[in-house]
Amino acid sequence: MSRQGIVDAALVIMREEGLGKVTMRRIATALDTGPGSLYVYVRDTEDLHAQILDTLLAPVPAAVPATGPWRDRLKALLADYGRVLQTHPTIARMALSTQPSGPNSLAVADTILGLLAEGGVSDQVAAWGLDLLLLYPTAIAVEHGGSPPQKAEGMAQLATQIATADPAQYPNVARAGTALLSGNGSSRSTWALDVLLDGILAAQSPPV
Amino acid sequence: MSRQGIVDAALVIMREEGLGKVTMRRIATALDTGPGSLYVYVRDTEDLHAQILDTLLAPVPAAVPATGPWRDRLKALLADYGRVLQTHPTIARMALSTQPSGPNSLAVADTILGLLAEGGVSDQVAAWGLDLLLLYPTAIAVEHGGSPPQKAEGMAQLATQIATADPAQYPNVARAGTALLSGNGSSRSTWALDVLLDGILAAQSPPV
DNA sequence: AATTCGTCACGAACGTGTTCGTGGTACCTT
DNA sequence: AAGGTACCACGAACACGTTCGTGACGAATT
Repeated sequence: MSRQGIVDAALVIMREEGLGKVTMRRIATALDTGPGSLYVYVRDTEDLHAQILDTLLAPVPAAVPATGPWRDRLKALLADYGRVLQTHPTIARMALSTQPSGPNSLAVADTILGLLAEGGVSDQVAAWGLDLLLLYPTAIAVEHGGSPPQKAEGMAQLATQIATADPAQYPNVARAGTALLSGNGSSRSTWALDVLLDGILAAQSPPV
Repeated sequence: MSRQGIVDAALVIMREEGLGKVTMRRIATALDTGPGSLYVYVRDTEDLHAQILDTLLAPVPAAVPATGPWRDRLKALLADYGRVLQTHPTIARMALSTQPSGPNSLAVADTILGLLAEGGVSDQVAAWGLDLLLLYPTAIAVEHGGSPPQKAEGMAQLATQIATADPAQYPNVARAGTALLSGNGSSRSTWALDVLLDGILAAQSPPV
């Protein structure tokens, strides 16, 4: 019974029954103990999820192409990062609210910082840009990672809300119209990454 | 007993006892009924929180200055939006995962779209930039909105993790060093907004 | 060698969100 | 006016996260 043992048991359950079944009680049952016993080694469910994310992130740094422009390699890395999170929306939610921790998360961060440095971005700007770059794929994973029926329902609800918006009260929403709903998660995500990179490159001056 | 009645009761409890006490059971007790009865009018706790956020957002569009450059007015609006969310981190978490809905959220979105249009941003770019602009203040509210002791603890933990990072394994993290931790939420937020706006202005070409 | 102390596993217990079967009431139909 | 139907309030029930008091085991000290 150790922290790693708990995480391992959680990973087994996740692979066999899905993340939804990875509960403290289910893990405790698998380890043949009571739920309270886990809290000696795991602070929180969030703590446990962070640990799971870190193991999921292990193959991500290797996904960056060895050659090519730094910008393309960075976008490939972030796309892969987003792909991992889209597979597990619950973990993506956690990643939004807690700083990444663990060796593999640190490796991802290190790779991003290295690519930004390769692009001539100063350390200070890269340090602040790091959060910004990780944020968007994560948020996209949370929004578009839900179950398809739930996602479609939310989309439809939003569509009717925009369509029935009073043009007198919400003129800009009415004018933008379907542009608000255009594009899928992937196209939006790559567009957003270009926006962020352009902005970061323009912000070469030290922020402080 | 209606949807508005439930939301009103929730708001009263929130003002008197804090958002933490706004539970389905507590609301049901206040309305002298059982917890299951609320689910006729409220789909979820998330749904309820979205409704609460919408009422909190009522005064936000009025916070934008009447005069001045559009960019300053937009930044003032987003800063006020972030201020509201930082007061209620739990609601900020919800705002990250569900599309804003309700009249006041729509009014905020409309105001942002209007200011972007004033800056010469095309409708298509503004539509996609809207999400991006709302995302960062929300994420900052989630990260920096926790209770001060918890926030300090996380910061300290991250600091030691960076300080003890193996320079051979994580060279870029080691080099960036304290730059990763520099700045407070406010300075980071305004910097990020400038980055986003620069990127959006550079992305004038239609994304599709 | 005996005793004390600290650490950790255990499970009961509390409050939580959400679902569901039951029953009553009000309205609409015939 | 009488019957049927559809809606909705209710609370019991389930699974969950988390906390806490209890007890036992092992090691260090006297």
